[in-house]
Amino acid sequence: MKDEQVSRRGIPEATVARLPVYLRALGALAERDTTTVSSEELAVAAGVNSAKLRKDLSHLGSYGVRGVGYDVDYLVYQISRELGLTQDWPVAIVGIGNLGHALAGYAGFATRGFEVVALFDTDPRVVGETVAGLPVLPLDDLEEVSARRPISIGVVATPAGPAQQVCDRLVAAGVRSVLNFAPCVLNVPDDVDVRKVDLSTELQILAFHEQRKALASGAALDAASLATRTLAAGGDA
Amino acid sequence: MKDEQVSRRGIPEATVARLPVYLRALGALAERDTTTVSSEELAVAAGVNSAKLRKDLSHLGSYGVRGVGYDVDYLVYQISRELGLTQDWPVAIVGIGNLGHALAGYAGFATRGFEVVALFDTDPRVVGETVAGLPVLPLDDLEEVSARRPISIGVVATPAGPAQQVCDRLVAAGVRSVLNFAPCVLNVPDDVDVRKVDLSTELQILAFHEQRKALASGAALDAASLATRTLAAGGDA
DNA sequence: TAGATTGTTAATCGATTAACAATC
DNA sequence: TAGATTGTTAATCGATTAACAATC
Repeated sequence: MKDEQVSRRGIPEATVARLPVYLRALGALAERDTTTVSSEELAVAAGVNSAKLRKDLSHLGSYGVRGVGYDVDYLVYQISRELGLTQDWPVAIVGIGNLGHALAGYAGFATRGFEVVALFDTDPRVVGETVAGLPVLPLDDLEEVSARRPISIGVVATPAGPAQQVCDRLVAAGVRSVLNFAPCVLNVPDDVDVRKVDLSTELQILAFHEQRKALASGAALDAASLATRTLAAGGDA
Repeated sequence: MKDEQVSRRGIPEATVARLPVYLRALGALAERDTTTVSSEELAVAAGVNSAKLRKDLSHLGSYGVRGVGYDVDYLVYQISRELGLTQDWPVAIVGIGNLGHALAGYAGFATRGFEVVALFDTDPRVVGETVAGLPVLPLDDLEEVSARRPISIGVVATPAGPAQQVCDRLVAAGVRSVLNFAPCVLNVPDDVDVRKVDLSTELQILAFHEQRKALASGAALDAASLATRTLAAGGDA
């Protein structure tokens, strides 16, 4: 009993980050009317190794049946519950530029679990517009709006300049989870979670590997041409 | 000499993922005309611990001066070189919907290191439009365009449905680095890198922690009310 | 029972971090 | 030289994975 409690609480961060991937793969299986899935099949669909998948799921409890596999619907429910998706989290987006527009219209929010409840901007040319069925409000309304209906997740889609200030206001208004699209580090109190989505970081990581591949094939070419030259010289110089 | 080569090649993946963050922090310092920075200062700006920062930088070489710190410009150059940003990588974006529009216009691409060279879509209503100064081409032009000018990085900004097919075509056209915004797993050969940017995964991870906080404060409230009741009962029941 | 597949163990690997000798 | 800060060591921690006993 104590053990169970302990394991229930301490789900490794790496496991939490993979649960959404499993959930998506299970959703696709459910749509194809698959009722049961083995760890091996689900692992392939999610792009992970099956031992890792079983270890991850074991942190949630024993929801599989030996010799049979996992019931798709039941596992969807258990993962959803663990991730907190059996309730709707109210989301506010600050910064309705190109990206904010795209985010407001993103179907991913419509997925069970989230509801966009408010859009904010400071630009008078944007305030008052209707985006994805919601009016864009002046940022100065943030405190009033959040007092009336608490915001669980704040999305920062502003430029880097005002991002920290916007974040501070969100936190002051009671937001304890922030999704940051601005290209900068946000400083927040310990009880606030920030996750960062950063296009240019991702591109730079790809560039690093791209360069390594170019160097590797360049080195291979060098080795090949060296071998050719060595052969042409007819020796083992 | 051999040791140096070995350490040069094997930069840990976790370190590579942080180099862009250091680069950004250094850029901000350079703008404020800071010429020298200590590992402690830079670590704070980047939001990491200074031992980790020094360890990360040590994988690139010995670019600091004991007792003094790091020269900002020199470190910017060394990290840029390591990440492969001293050349421009040609980028193509496939899928010019809301998100594709935002990506094409994103200033992050303009950052030294990347150049958007082509935009593709299949929707006849979008093809022919000019977005961020580039014409949107029919996806069927992909092979011809990439034959004329190789594409290093392909950005998949389509819905999940066609994403795998689009990815297969990119790979067949010689693309070996893919940035995937579609909410699905992409299967690629071993020599192709895929990185994934996934809004709903990030939201779900935030929801998990948000729920844990709610449960924790709920539990705290329960404990408090239990304590109150226990006190009211005047005992240690 | 025989076959299949889970849940868990234990070994391995990689990342983090405090501490400090080296050295500017 | 005295003070400051790097680069590295070594201990610790967490994540991954193969293997297999448990069990449907």
